[in-house]
Amino acid sequence: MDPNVRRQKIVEAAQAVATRKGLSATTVRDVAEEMGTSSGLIHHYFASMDQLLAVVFDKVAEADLSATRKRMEVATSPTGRLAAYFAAWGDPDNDETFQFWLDAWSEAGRNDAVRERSRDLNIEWQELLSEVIRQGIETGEFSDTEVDAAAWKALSLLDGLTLQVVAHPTVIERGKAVKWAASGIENDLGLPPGALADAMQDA
Amino acid sequence: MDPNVRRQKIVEAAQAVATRKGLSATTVRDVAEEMGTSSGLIHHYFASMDQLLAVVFDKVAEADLSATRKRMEVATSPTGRLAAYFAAWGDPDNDETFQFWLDAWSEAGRNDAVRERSRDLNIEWQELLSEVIRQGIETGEFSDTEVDAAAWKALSLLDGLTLQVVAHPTVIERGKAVKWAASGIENDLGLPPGALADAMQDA
DNA sequence: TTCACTATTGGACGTACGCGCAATAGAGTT
DNA sequence: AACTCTATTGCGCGTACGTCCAATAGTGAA
Repeated sequence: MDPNVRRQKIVEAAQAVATRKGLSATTVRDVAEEMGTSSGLIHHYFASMDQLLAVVFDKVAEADLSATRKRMEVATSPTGRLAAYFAAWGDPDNDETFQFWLDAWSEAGRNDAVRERSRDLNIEWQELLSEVIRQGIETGEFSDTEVDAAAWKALSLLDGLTLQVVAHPTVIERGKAVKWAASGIENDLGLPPGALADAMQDA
Repeated sequence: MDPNVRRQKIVEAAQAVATRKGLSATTVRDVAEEMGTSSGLIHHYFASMDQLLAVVFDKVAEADLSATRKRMEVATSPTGRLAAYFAAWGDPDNDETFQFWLDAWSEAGRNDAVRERSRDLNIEWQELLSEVIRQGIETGEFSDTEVDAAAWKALSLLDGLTLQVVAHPTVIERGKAVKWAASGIENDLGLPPGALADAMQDA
């Protein structure tokens, strides 16, 4: 098999296993079995298991981020882009990705590489939000507020609520979580209550 | 050594190790070395390692919750009690405890026992907050709002912001995180901006 | 057809894990 | 002083991990 394809297959197999068992519980033998090959093959392509898992985490996180970016691009107004950003969190399909984040945050405290990557990606998410807020202030859709604070608050509220939805299903209804998160930033940006929810409907 | 004391010593040793390495990375041999005893001893007191770790998690989580309850009791007004609740999150001494929570949320997705315990404790934190909010509405200090939503929003905002502080030091200043979280609930409860921060100073 | 090259195999190696168990030690009772 | 009971030891068992490596298969170039 073509080396590039094989490399990709290995990453995909590792991702599938990690989705089921968690990144830190994913083993070389698991990945080999998932592919139907021998375990030695993995080390022919990846120097270590840690490196493979790092690639997997990066791939999952980047995919999520770029998918959200794409969904935001089609919106025509800052409010619309903000709604697109929020919509990503309400989608049950993203629960698996969020589980990766829960694992990363847990691991970050003790693994330098994970911490740095996790931190950088979180900052990207916050900056994506900051950008939209800045645009909205410029167009006058949002009231003039401290951009950095508003972005971190919105992201953290989304993370905190989604955390409950994903880690403890049944404790908060998914719809409520998104609605509550939207109401928080509506307040900060001077949007009328429900404005974001309406914009999410349209998209 | 007295069996009850020994049991407690084991839990304490396990807690010390888990604080350093994480709950899921804590081994029987680690705990034995921490105590300066043999590894077989642990199994004389605990049927399984999982059971010991469950006790450790419970102990840490309960201690945190009851400490916060105590700190709230001395406050005389709902606003004061709310400030005491928030103060717990700003304390760097609690970072270790919060790391336990990060581990728990990560583990909850794949371990039924952890999920149930984690969920129940999170609900207790939310109810503690709901209670104070209800009191504040009764006294007229807070504006009449949806209690459940306000409490989940406040708790989630605190969790989300603290998550960044603990998992990614340097990305958000600790003081800002608490201030931002306070501003979020001030909005929901109709408190003047800075009211909670002032009340936290007084305590 | 022969030759080089590499993708791939399959198992060995050292390590670490949870757990169980026979042996020991030490304290309290008779 | 003899006995009982249990806290404690120390090691062995089976398993699983990441890693490594000699052997093999398969493919494209000469």
